[in-house]
Amino acid sequence: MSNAPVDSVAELRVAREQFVAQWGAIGNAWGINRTMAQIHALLITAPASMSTDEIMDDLKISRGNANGNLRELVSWGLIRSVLRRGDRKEYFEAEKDVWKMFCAITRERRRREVAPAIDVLRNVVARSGSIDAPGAGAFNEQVAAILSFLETADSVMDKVARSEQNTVLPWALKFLK
Amino acid sequence: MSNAPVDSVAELRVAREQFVAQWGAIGNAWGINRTMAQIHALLITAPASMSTDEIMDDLKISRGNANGNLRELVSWGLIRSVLRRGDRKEYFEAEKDVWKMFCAITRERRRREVAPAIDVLRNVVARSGSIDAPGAGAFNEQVAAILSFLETADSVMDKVARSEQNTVLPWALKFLK
DNA sequence: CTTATGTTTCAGTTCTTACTGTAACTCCCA
DNA sequence: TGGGAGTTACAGTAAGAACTGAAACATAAG
Repeated sequence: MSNAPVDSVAELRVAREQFVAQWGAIGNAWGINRTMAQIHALLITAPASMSTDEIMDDLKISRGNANGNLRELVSWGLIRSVLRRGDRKEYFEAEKDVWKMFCAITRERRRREVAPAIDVLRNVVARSGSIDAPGAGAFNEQVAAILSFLETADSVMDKVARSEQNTVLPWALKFLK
Repeated sequence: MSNAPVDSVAELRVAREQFVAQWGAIGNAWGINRTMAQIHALLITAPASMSTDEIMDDLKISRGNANGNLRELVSWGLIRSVLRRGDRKEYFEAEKDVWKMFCAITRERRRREVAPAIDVLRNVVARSGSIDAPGAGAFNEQVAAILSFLETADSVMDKVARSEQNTVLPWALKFLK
């Protein structure tokens, strides 16, 4: 290779590819499927909205895979589909505001993960509340304590997800000694 | 079956089994493996510390499975092993304080999930900061915004995990409009 | 109505992760 | 130093999640 001035455009492309790949790996560690995280990373850093075909091409994935994960991202509220006038194809763009991303994730995790857990615990507590056997009291109290914690966490998440601007975290930082 | 007064002891056992099974399912939805969540549920509601064999027997799982998940739970700080005098076997008991459980989980997730993500992003930002190509600025700013958010979240998690008592959540609830 | 273009579904496959059961290892005691 | 009790490691297997490719389906234009 030559010693000519490096090609900045290529450099940017590489940086972005690295970001997409590594974000996929991180998503994976977080329990989010790799492809979904990669599509998200791609769209977050895309200068313009992208079609399914462009995404398939960039990530070298199948149409079925791309389609499914795009729908999933839309259902999380992390991306939205947009139409370009005079074009029948569907294009996608990501929510780029980090705080809004965080709110969307918080909202969905609350709905999908916290709410069902609360349901289960309410059931268990209701069942065990009236049992009169050695240890029943302790069992009931323990489960009730977890339930009560989750209920509080649930409403904190609800409020955070509704809050308009990103003042919560910096402020929490100040408050916590 | 008869209409004789129900057996409260059996009722309690059933309630506990239900809790363990469903907690496993929830853990699963949260990306935690089913068995690990079940062992945790079992120990949280156990009246006394339990040995590996008792756990294997209760959950009908193999020794290898039990052993691995117990070690994992210990490494998360969610359970600890205790010795009974005059007994060579290892027994396990769970941290039952819900706030402490939460702190342990926060601490570990921070270490295992947030820290590596921050590393990756620092790398990307460093690489892309100096690129001079169309769109490089926007790319850099977008990634830097995510990084900055994660850094704030990271230090909030750190402080929460260190905080001694469960005043944070109720108080957050009050503050958030 | 027919064709072109774009989207969704799904059966089959591949890849990953969790689990079993056994064999190897460690440690304590006689 | 031999034996028994307990713990760990690991090779093989089972279960589950993600992905592919192609066919079926929808919709707009001609």
